[in-house]
Amino acid sequence: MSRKPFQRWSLDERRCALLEATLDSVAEDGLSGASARRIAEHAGVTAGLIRHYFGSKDAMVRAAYGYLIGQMTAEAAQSAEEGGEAPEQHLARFIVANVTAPNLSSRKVALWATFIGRVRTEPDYAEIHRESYREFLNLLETLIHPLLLAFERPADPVTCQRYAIALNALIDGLWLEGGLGHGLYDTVLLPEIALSAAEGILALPADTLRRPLAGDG
Amino acid sequence: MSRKPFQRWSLDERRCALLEATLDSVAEDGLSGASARRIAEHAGVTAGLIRHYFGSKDAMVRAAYGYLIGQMTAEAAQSAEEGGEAPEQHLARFIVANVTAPNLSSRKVALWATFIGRVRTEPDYAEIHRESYREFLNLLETLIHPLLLAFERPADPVTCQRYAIALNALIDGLWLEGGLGHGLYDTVLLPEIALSAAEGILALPADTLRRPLAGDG
DNA sequence: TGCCATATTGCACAATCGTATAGCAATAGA
DNA sequence: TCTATTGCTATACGATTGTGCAATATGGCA
Repeated sequence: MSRKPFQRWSLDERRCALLEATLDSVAEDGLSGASARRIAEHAGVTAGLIRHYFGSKDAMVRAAYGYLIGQMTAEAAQSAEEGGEAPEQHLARFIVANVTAPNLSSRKVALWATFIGRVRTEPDYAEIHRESYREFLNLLETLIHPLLLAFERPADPVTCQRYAIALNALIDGLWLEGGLGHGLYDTVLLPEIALSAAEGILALPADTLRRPLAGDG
Repeated sequence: MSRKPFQRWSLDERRCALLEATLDSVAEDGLSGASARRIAEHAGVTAGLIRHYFGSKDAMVRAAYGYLIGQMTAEAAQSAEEGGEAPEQHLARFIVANVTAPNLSSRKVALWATFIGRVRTEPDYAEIHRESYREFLNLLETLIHPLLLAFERPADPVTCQRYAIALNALIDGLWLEGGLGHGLYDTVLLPEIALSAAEGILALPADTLRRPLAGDG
């Protein structure tokens, strides 16, 4: 019997590799199928290493949820910064980014749903979720506010929050519909549907959000 | 040692009891924590009975997903039949019902999410989900079509489906937001937000959906 | 080059998993 | 009231679970 040869990685590299392996395993086999040994196999290490880096398997899975949410909110925040021109262009790009690859991904939707199922009864998951939700809502409000002002519309905080809640629901719902890919329609239609619906929700003139993106692809 | 006393129930009663126990267990402990013994304990029986009624634990959990979805679509369909008056009242009641208790329930959201996480990789779950989604979309289209006609608007199938997709996303998203209950706002606001957003998406005159429900709740 | 700190492996352990099976007991029908 | 059916319990089995611990080989540093 010969021992398995191995490399010593840096703390961050190994941690990330384990977290990615955890997400891969959860996305494929669910929380019930993602055993410590299977996750370790995904990461190319043995199960004992989990304890060394995260203390316990549950702690690693929790960390993986935080890792996933961190990636997703970072992507959302980044797509909100792009195209710093007119407010309508800003919001339009943000919306489209959320219903288009790579943000729209069946793997991410599956992971998100799997973890969301634990939010109700596990406080650690609830905390992570609540924070990310608040961040997304704030992001939307900061995009809506200048847009309302530009159209000389009331833009008090209550109004902005109401619009943000509705817009967030729309985006979440379309992201889910697209990611689940029931195959009832083509996901190429999603950006168009999302933008026209958002125009309606915000009571903006037709094509206000769609025009600035014309010819983008 | 004395054996546990027991009653012989009818096939349907025992099946439903086991399915409810499965959902209770999954909602509380997740798919990974819902073991055969724990589910049996919830149902007040011993684990061996699962094999007798469902063949295997996995088969029972799949049946529980179908059972849950069946309940939810039945409730949705029922709330669509109520108030058979003007088209706008019809749609308005349907929307409100979906963002109000008992349809809006944190337990149902948790269960839905947990199972949705398995749709991507398990064909049996995908089949159940796809069918229920198609049914919900059709339901929405049958509510939208007469409403568009009443306002002398184009109501071709493509237009109706686009509106249904957007409206479904909005309802799903608000249902999720409300059921997750992050406590950032009061869920009493949800019906108002849902109706005004729906008016916007469908490009209906303000208060078209809100007026017929004034004074209801 | 050689040594040392430690990242990593390998294994054992109790607990729990799903389920197959044998037999008890509750209930419907005679 | 007796009997036959079978719903249900009880138990055992092998596989798998998470994890604690000892041994080891690796890569940085003197």
